[in-house]
Amino acid sequence: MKGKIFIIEDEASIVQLVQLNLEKEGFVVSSSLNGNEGLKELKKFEPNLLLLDWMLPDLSGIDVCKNIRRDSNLKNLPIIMLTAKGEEEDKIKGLESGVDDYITKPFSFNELHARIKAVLRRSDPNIISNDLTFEDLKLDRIEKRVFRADKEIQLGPTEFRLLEFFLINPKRVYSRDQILETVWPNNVNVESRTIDVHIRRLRQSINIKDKKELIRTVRSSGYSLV
Amino acid sequence: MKGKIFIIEDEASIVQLVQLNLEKEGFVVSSSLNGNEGLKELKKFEPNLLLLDWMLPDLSGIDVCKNIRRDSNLKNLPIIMLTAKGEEEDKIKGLESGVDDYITKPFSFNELHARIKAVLRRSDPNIISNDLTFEDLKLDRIEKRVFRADKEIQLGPTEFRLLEFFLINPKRVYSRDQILETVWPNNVNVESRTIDVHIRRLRQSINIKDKKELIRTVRSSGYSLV
DNA sequence: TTAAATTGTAATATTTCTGTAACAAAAGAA
DNA sequence: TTCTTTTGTTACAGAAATATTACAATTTAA
Repeated sequence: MKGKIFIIEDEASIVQLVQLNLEKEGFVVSSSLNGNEGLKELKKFEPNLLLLDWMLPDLSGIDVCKNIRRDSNLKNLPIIMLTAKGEEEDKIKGLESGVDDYITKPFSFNELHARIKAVLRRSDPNIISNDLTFEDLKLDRIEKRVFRADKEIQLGPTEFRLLEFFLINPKRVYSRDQILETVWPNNVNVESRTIDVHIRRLRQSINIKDKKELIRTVRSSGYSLV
Repeated sequence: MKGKIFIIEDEASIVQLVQLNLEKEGFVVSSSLNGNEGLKELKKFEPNLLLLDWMLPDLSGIDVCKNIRRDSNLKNLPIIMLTAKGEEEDKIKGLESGVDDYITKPFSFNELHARIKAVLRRSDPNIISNDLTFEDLKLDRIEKRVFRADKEIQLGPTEFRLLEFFLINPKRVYSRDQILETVWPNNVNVESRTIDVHIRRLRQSINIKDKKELIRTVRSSGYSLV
C-alpha cells in the first residue's frame, strides 16, 4: 500500500480522473464533493494526504484548511491545494494558512503525482514505497529481502526486524530498552546484552569489506545507523 | 498484451474514463471523437475491438458500422455499441447492422469490461489471456493446466490453487495465514502446518532437476515465488 | 463398487535461529 | 597507570521453525 489520499473537490469529473489515476498508482483514494462533509469523512478515512479544492460550494478551501490545522488529530495532515488559473495571487495566502503545496488547474497528472510524492516524502517517507533505504542499504518489506550495494544479504528474522527498525529512523540513537520494546515481541524477556549479540550478527551480515561500518555504538546510550 | 481497443465517442469525459479503466486492465486504447476521423484512424490502429457511440456529431454509429462491414480488412472487427437510455428500441436495428453487442449509458465499468471480454472471447479467444506466467512457469486458468518449461505438470486441485495464488503476486512473501485465507475455502479449519505439506507437494511437482527452486521459504514469514 | 488420487494430520527428522554465559577488548574515570 | 564500566566476540545448548514421511480418511474416477 502506498498510502491513502482524500480528495475534496466539487467537480466530479476531476475527482474521477484524479482518483482513477491515483488508484492506478497504488494509492487508496476516497473523496467528497464539499467541505463540510469532507471534513467529517476525513476523520474516518485517515488519509496520509489531502487534495483540497480552493473553491468549494459551501466552505472555502482555506476554511477547510484552517479547520484541519485546528484539529489535533489532523494537524499534521499534508495538504495540496488545487487552484484555478487566475487565483494565483492567492498563493501566498494559501500557503500561509497551512498548505503544503498547491497546483494550478488544469494540471497534468504527472505534475500532480510528482507533487504528491514530494509532499509525502517529506511528511512520511515510508508511505511512498515499501522499501526502506539508507545509503547503499535497501530493505524490501514485501519480499523480505535486504541488499547492500545491490548484493543480496541473508538475514535471520530477528536481524531483519532489527535492521528494519534502524532504517525507519536512521541516525537516531536507540537505547537497548527501546530496541527491545520495538523489535522483540511483547512479553518476551531477554537480557539486554542479547542485543549486543544481535548487533554483532547484523554488523557481520551487512558489512562489506572496504565499505564503512553502518552501525554506530554510542557508549552508554545504545546504537544507531549512520 | 490483452488486445487493442478503439473508441469512437464524442463525449470526451466518457472516453477518458473508459480509456483509463481499460488501460488499467492492460488493453491498449486509442480513440476518436467523431465518425469520419475515427474510420481513418481505425485502419491504422488495427484494434481487436471497437467501442462505438450510437450518436455521433457527423456520421451515425450505424453508418460507421456499415462502413466497417463493407471494408474487407475490418469486416470481422467486433463492435460494441454504446447507446443512451431511451434508444433501446433501436437495439435490434443495431444488432442487425452487424454489431456484436451493445451497452446502455450510463454503464458501470464492470459491465463494460464483462461484455468486452465476452465479445473478445468469441471473436479471438487468444486475446483474452487467462494465463498466469512467471519465468518458465505457465498456468492456464481456463484449461486448468500448468507447465514448467513447456512440459505439462500434473497438480492436485489444492496445489493448483496454491500455485495460482503465488502467481498472482510473484515474489511477494505470504504468511501461512494469508495463504490459508485465500487459497482454502472460507470457514474450513486446517492446521497452519498443513500448508507446509502442500508447499512440499507443490515443490515436488514443479521442480525440475537443474532448474532453480521456485518457492522460497522465508523463515518466520512464509513463502513466496521467486 | 473398486481403484486411484487427494487431503489433512501427526510423528519424526532436519535445519536454522536465539539467548546466554564466559572471556576479551576497549573506553572512561580516578 | 590502574581500576571500573561498557561493549565486542565466541561458542554452544536448547528452542523454534521448517522439511519430510507415512498413514488414515475422504473424494474422485473408472
